[in-house]
Amino acid sequence: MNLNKTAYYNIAYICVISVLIMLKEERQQTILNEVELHNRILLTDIAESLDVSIDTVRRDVKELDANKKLRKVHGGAISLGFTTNSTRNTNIYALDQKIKIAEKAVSILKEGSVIFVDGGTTCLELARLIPPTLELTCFTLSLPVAMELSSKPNVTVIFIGGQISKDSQISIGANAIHNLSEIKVDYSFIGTGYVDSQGGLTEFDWDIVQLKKAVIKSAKKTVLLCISEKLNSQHRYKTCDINAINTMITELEPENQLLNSFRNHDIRIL
Amino acid sequence: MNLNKTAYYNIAYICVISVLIMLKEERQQTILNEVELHNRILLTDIAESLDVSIDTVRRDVKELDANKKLRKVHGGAISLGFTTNSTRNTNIYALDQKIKIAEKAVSILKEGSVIFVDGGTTCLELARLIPPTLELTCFTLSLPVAMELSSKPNVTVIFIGGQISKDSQISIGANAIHNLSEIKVDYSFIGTGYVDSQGGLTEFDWDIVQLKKAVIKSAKKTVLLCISEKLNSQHRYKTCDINAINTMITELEPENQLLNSFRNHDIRIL
DNA sequence: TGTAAAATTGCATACATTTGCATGATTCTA
DNA sequence: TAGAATCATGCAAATGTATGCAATTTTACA
Repeated sequence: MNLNKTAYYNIAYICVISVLIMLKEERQQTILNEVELHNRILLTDIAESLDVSIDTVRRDVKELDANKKLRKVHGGAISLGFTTNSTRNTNIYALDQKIKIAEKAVSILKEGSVIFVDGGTTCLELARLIPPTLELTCFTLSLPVAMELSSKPNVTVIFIGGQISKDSQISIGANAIHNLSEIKVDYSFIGTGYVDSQGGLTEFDWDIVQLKKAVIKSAKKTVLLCISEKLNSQHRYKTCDINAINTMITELEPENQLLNSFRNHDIRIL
Repeated sequence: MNLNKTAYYNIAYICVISVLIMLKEERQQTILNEVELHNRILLTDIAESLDVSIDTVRRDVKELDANKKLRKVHGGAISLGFTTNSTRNTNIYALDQKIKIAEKAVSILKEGSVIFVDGGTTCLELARLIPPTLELTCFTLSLPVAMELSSKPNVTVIFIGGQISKDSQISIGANAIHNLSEIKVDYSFIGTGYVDSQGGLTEFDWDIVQLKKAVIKSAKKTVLLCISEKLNSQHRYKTCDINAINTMITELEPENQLLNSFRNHDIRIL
């Protein structure tokens, strides 16, 4: 798992112009500034940089918390924006980005296409964004995707049956794989747990890998939907090389530097 | 403010290099992030990447689970996005009666049974009321039923694939019927559009009739779930004679006079 | 300007939380 | 069914918190 550890070893220079006698209000403003700037502070850090006792800082932070200016936590304080932005207002992580991806994916759909739509929240967004006028035949393994697609008047939905995985609410197992072997779709839209330009597409789960292999085999062209946060991460089991992907869609501009390592492969980047 | 004192502005640059001290909230946020991103995580992976002990991660995940932010599983955690896809429709007609029927139906389930659950709101209630401790293997054609069943920890769900009917969100067509022909379950719980002691089970829709015939054929015993309002009604296409039903469950007391016309058939009435 | 009330601050103390480790129980897996 | 992995639990050390108190500063008001 690639957690980008370095991001958290953030060397924070807290440079404070401290006045010999600082009013309580000034001090609190300084604390707020620090919190907004770094999203989080430690009480001990603040006490040291403002040269007051930890108790004073604690009282200040307590007061600011009571006034809803920040959120006090054990040992420190964190910005309100930090929590309200990153805790799930909606249930789906990075929904905006996924919608952006789904919009691009929808744009390559043609009238009358026969496609496969994978499970996962990004593919679910794709299903949501299919315009009601578009006529399609969609295969899927995912219960939520099938539910969503079945509300589209001009989409024929075919569910690939099999044992339902409780985790991901998709069909898995030999039966599903066998059923997949009997179809051939124009486009297959898939997600992945992890993707790396060298290591290809990888997953946490062996069963899922078997399934995705079958999906890729049953498609003329495979489109990978993947938010940029997953780029350059790998896990245990390999689904396919990056070459097996015909089109890769992220929420980034196609020119973005983060995508450079994928350019020398034969992939269309959207 | 005292001017004399302000004259002594002591400009002190205090530069603090803060080493990684991650607040609990930040850590939990990071864990949530990982879960949402990859749908599932391993405690060991998280512990390693955050450089804390496995115990700490376990406690965090436990807490997040208690707060309904994710679901803890053995060895890791999975995203709620998948499991809490609430299919809870608010307006189910005659819900009370259907719950009563479903309760009776649940009472005849035995540990380890292999059953089929039909679509429709009554069968959906049955799916809801299956106790979490009961171990079952359930076949179904219905997307909502499959979603509901997939939240039951001890139920193995197998979805019979096929083209999805937009009206009823169930698999229909030749493929579904063929798949049904290859299974044999202990009990099949079915609904019906219309039922009459003489005319048997009938439907408005020819496709549905074909499907139900296949369902009945694939079951050792067939249990009909039916609210009393449907008794003594008929329609165009016939699914089966009333004799094909082994057990009939309504919301009424078994002794109720409305059920009299069904008594001379070989049906158990609950 | 003088004085009393109120607020602020740092300190000491007792209490609470967090964390990693050790242990044995439980669950998974081959 | 045995061995490995994971889990629950209790414990101790470190860290953070609440509280009362006294010294000091600020404010209110005559």
